[in-house]
Amino acid sequence: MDTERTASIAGKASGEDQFIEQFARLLEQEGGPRIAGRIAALLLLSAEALPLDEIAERLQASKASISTNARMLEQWGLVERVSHPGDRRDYYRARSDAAVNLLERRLEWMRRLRDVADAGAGSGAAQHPVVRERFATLCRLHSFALRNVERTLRQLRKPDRRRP
Amino acid sequence: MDTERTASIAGKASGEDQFIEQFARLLEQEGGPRIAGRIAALLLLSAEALPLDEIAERLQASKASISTNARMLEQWGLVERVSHPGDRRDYYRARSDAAVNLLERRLEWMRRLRDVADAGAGSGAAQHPVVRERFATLCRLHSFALRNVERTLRQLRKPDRRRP
DNA sequence: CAGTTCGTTCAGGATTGACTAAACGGTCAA
DNA sequence: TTGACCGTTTAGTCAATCCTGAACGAACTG
Repeated sequence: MDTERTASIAGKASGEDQFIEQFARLLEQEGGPRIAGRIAALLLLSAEALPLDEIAERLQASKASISTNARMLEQWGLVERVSHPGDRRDYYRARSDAAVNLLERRLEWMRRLRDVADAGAGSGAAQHPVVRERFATLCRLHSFALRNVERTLRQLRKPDRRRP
Repeated sequence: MDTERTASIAGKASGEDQFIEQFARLLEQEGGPRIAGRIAALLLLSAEALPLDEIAERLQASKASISTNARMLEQWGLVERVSHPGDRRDYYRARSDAAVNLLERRLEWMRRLRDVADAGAGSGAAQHPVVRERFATLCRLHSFALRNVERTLRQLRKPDRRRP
């Protein structure tokens, strides 16, 4: 028994643990703490909502850390808090539109880059044609990509509206 | 004289300094150190290539830091090192395809997420239909977005092939 | 009311990472 | 060869931040 716990500590990792770790690294690169990524990954793997203390036990982390980071994930739109009748505990589960919101975060970054490039194009140094062309490319390229992905998102979002 | 230096120290910032700072924040969120973003921004603003010591003086940072981070930016494909005849110093300038490579970095992240999601879909927990559907969405959505942007990139890259 | 059982907040501990100053190596000139 | 000039490496400091344990508050139970 207790093979899961020891597996997560030792080098050998189950398929789930492997996914948790890889996903955590990805979200870490996105700017969040590593444990937030682990929570998100665990919830993505779980069909039912999980209570806070169970998450803490499974990930070998303190309840305080889980509480803080789960609420951060809630703000990121990856996770939602649900309550079971007859149970005082808080349950967390992955949002059905988690993938969309994850992608949306990337788009938000690109929008900011586009805006910054747009503002920078009006800067004094942009008198030189070389610089001006540089900023134009930066702006145009990201606008293109943004428009494309946003269009894709709208198309995929429509079928979800059938079951509100 | 010396209004630029004092401007960057005090609160009032010129248009250039404002762009440098905003762009640096963006690249910082991408995972790099803040100074790397500042270097990249400064080079984007400069029509000619800049020598290392000039960058250091302009950004009020040590040459060591500039050296390290400029080479990192070189690996990121945002910046290239050039040498002037009759001058021993190293010059840096923004690459003409910096915007593309910047976008390419975002795509690389999305590819890794897709792959991780793909691998996770084969995990044991994916037996539940809910989880399976979740991973399928994660994978499908990002594949869609990737394909779209990659197609756009190919279209925009073709004109560049004319001058190899 | 006393006693649980939750989640959250807060102060401290430890780790990570960025930046610098100084030493180093390599290249050119006198 | 000596000296000057550049870029890089390295050791060390400083700041940020993540995580935990403990205290706290709120809600329910006996």
